[in-house]
Amino acid sequence: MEKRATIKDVAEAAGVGVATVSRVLSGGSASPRTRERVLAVAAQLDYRPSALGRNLRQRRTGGMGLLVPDLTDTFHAQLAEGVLACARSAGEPVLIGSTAGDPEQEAELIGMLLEQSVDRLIAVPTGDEDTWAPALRAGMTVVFADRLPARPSPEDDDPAAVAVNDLRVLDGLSPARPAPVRALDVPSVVADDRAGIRTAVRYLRGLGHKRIAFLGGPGHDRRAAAFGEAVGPPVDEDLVVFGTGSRDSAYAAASGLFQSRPDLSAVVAAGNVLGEAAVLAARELDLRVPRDVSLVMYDDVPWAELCAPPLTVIAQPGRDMGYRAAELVLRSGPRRPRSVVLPTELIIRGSCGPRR
Amino acid sequence: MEKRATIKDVAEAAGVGVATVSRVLSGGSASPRTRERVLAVAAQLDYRPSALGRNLRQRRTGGMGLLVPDLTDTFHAQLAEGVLACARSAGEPVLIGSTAGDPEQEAELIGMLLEQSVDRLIAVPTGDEDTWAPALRAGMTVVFADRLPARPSPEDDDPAAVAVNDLRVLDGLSPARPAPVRALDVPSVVADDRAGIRTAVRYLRGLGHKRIAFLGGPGHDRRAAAFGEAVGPPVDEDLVVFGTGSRDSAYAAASGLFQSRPDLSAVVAAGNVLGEAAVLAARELDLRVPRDVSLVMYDDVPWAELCAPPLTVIAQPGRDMGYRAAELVLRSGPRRPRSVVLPTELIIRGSCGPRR
DNA sequence: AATCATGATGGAATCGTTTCCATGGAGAAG
DNA sequence: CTTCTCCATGGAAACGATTCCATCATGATT
Repeated sequence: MEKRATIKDVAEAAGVGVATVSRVLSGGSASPRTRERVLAVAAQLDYRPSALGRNLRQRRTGGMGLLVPDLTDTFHAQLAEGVLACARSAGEPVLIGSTAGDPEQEAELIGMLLEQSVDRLIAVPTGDEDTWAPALRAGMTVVFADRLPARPSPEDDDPAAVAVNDLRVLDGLSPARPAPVRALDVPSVVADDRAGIRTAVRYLRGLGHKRIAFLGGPGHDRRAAAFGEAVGPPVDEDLVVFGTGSRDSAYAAASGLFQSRPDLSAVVAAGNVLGEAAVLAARELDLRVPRDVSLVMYDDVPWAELCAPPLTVIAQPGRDMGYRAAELVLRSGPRRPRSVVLPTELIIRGSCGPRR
Repeated sequence: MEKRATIKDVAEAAGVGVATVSRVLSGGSASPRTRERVLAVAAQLDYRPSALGRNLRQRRTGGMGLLVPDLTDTFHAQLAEGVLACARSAGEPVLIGSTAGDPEQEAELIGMLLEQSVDRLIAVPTGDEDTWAPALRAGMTVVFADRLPARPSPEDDDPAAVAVNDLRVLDGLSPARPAPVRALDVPSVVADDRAGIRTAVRYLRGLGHKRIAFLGGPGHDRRAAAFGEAVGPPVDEDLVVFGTGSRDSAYAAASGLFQSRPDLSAVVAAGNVLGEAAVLAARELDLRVPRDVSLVMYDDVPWAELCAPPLTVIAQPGRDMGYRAAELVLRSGPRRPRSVVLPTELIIRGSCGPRR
């Protein structure tokens, strides 16, 4: 275990000041002669600047944070791979956290990133805008991917709560009541959910399906809204069900849906975990796909093709989304685009058939 | 964007010295009276110690690194979830990197972690022992998961290379020739590959299969060896093929295997990506599973059950492996166990049948 | 030849924390 | 009453980089 050379060692060995070494290494101005000698000495000593000193001085940790609900959801894994690919090519480290779809854990992880002074963050958000307010207020550059945070629950505008806040302000110890931070102002990279869902619904309609169900999870509000829009009013609310994020709850939701509404003939699953659950639940209930029920799943994952039958999917470019999000968060210029919307594609395989 | 309170602010507001604040917050000795006041003030100022200062002072970044070949490999995603779960409950950050099965990228990521002064690392290694020497020599606490690095290629013991090294030592600028670092001394968490493979081979033998092939990827040497042992000599070398890690190469390897050896009747795939490739290749070649060819796949992944037919698998506890590895790397006591071997389980579904 | 502009250079401050060490006071033991 | 011990406490020195600023040399301009 050998200890690493510091900038001081390099400076001494090269007979120059530390400031000069720093300038040479970070591309500042220096005479060719000095530059050459410093570089030579640095190479000989195998000097690598410590991120620790730099971070402290600049009061920020380089790299970026990445928060996803669950890596075993293949789509999130694809997205993460995209982020990692971009970060790798930029030489930036990535701090990752998995929120398990729980706003509380998400808030904790945000706190941890704040403590680490990570000021760039890519997130597939789970909590609502209130969960994200601390991060934004702290000046983090946030990019949302795949989804946007929901609007906060109204209880926080409760007059009583305001009163409490005001009292604490008068106390002089608590920070002033924060200005509301709109997550809407945060750039994002999402798929064109409206078009994706609309295409899927039209496709199913074209096959003769009338009673189409929607199976969603946390964060799929946009897709649910798009679904409602696509099927058009009146929306049969019983045909729109949600799981809470775990595989178990997805299965329960799918199974409950099939049992409570035997009249449905097609299902749109808003994510691959939900699609998986739908296939399992249908099989358990002896519903055959696509004879008894047609299925369209969000996310094109490698195993969709291996399924029996191969699943018709709404593909969204997970890896690209991650890569683009990482690019956005790295080049956080002022003329940053508000949000990037990537196209989806309906890939027809074998899980949809005509209405029986 | 409000700036965070520092320890100095807390000290001033509480009327004590910074040393006292630090002690109170990190559990040192202090009078109850002072402790109470410091805690109260810290809470009121919403003070959170910056990891930056602490890291620099302690010359180490907290948390741990995690290096996996590919997150879209569901097994690695499970493993990563295990690591994240343990890290979360310990409140430690995780720096993640994906190596794409490329030793060079792995070496780069190790360098990046070194630069960040991350001194704890969990890795599903891709490169050989030489790739890992720098990390170990720098004093990193490394835990390997799922696999161990291969022995280095012999060219590095080339006398010429030694001579060059010696010259550089005489030069007085290069570090002394490093003592060889055996990856064998590094703790690890792996599945009981020998038992897993043996069970699978015996099962296939029991179904009457004689010509059993092995389909592996990078890092599957142990499994390949276990396979050779299980089928017993003489091993038909043509029945043992390897892909390079990507899905394309896995598909090519599987397809090539089926085409070059139409006489084989069963395949053991050493990982889920390879199993996926085997299913696709078989389908493309109109080989039916399990009628024409039986398949056992390493890794129990959620989609194995959705496959047509559902895949018989050698299950290994990916999430547990990650969790245990994280525990090991965090409690790096001297009486750390050398290595943890977790059991595998053969889960029989529908992808194996009697020899046709 | 004197003055000015330019650019290279190094010393020192700084970032926020932990930790070493000296100091002071209180209580115990003599 | 004295001395000794122990503990709480705060000042200051690290940690390793970046960056401000003053200095100095060189070459150009008047």
